[in-house]
Amino acid sequence: MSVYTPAEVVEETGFSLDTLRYYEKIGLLAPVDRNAAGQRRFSEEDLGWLGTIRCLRDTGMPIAQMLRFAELVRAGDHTIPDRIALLEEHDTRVRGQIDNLIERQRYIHSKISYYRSVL
Amino acid sequence: MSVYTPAEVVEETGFSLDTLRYYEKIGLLAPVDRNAAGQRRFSEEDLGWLGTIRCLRDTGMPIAQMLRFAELVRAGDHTIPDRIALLEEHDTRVRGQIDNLIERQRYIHSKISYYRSVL
DNA sequence: GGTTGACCTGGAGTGCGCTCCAGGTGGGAG
DNA sequence: CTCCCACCTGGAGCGCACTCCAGGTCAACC
Repeated sequence: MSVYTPAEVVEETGFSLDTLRYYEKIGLLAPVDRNAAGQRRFSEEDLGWLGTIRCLRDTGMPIAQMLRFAELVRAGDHTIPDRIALLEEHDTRVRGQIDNLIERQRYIHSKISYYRSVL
Repeated sequence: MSVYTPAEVVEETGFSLDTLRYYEKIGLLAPVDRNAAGQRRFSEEDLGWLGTIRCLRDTGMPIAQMLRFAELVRAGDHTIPDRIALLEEHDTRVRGQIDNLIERQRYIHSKISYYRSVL
């Protein structure tokens, strides 16, 4: 099972090192393994979790809610129904965002058309 | 030509009164007409502009860029090509947002499916 | 064995976009 | 006439999500 240095994780996840430390500090990331010198060595599992974080983050989930999700994950398999509920609720919001963006985009297009017609 | 009280504009645009004052203060909204007592009386035109602001805001345009757009509008008709360029650039970003959300949504769906399969 | 550079910590600072507050004015309802 | 309520101003404060900093450790390469 391979491990990753902070620099590798920054490279692969796109999170800054400061952000990774911040996520660990607030508990969004479980305490990361350390080498003898106290430097972080991320596991494959950490990488997977960071991928999930990236997805939730980029779809606008607030950190507080990601924290609740993280706690559910740590609490064990009996929380899977709760996790499903949380993700479905989030999915609804994402759908709302998409619909809203598409709607607003129509307005932008009409505005552009109008400006074109005036030229 | 009808005018609108602050309360009416809050009602119609969904912006808070503080936000409207803030927008005027930073110049996103041109100085609003006042009655004898110094209270704001918004014009139909203000309402239209606020609708545009709402759309740009809700599609994630930063205030700084909306300000540039506002300046273009105030500068006169010769800036219409610039406005088109600005809106098209923004439209590209909106499309990017939509595509990204759809992509991330797939991940969320697969996660939900996985959790369902484990139950 | 000296220098470089990746990493460490705790804590302060930043940028955005509001939001709230204190203290005050003016006009309409009872 | 008095009360209340909507509105005014300048300026301070807030919540979020980082981001930066000072000062230090360790390992590795020349």
